[in-house]
Amino acid sequence: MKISSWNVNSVRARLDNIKNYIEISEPDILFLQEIKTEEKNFPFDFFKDLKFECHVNGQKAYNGVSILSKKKLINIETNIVKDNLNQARYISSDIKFGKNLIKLVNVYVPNGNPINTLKYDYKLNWLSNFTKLIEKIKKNYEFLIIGGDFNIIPEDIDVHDPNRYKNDALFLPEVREYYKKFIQMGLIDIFREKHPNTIEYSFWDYFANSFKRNNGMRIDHFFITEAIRKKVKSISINKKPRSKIKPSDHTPIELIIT
DNA sequence: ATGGCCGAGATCCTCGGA
Repeated sequence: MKISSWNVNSVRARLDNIKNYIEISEPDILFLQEIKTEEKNFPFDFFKDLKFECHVNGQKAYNGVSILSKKKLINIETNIVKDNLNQARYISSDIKFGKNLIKLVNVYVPNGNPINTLKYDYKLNWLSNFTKLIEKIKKNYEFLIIGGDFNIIPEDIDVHDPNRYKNDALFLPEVREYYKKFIQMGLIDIFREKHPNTIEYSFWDYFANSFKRNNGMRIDHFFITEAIRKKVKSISINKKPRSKIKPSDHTPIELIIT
């Protein structure tokens, strides 16, 4: 089973690219972030034609997450992270996998820039509440997969110019502390574990030929539990979609479990 | 040290992104 996670930077502006990706890469489950639409305007029929059922936590213009699946999903939950702004950043579901039940969590963590503003406070607060929720979920689910845009650069190796980002909301120590908390909790950054020394990125901004110059960062992640780790066949970042016409600024990360 | 570039949504500009 292939599970992909992709911040698409508007689902409606990205239909051709998403369809092309689905046809070539053939994910069974696709986590989308930044769909930038309300559920009532989500292209359900477009994805139904591609054999996906869609579950959507949307809002107008900003944020928004959805799970697309070729397999039946149960127990869909949205916005269960305590969030004083009530933004659409969380959707989860359960799926039967053999004799196990896997919890799938799709997340879009706030960006938090610029620092020294309410946006940064919101990010820290949101991460704190999200971490508490994951601690609770982890007690009930041995098989847990958390994927999404975490807006956290884990280490120097994960960004093209660490010095330039040392005061950035994606790289400040108190933000990276939440990455470490996930690890301490027993969750595994499966990309980094399988590729301990590889420099690979999941995001390149639209400015200044960033993609061509490979000025990117690794901020999209899959965290998994030990029980899932034993089932992992591969984990990779697929750079292709970022090279297309009218791309998202992020590219998909792909997890295969057997 | 600064500004690049996109998308959405309501006006020909702002906000948000990272």
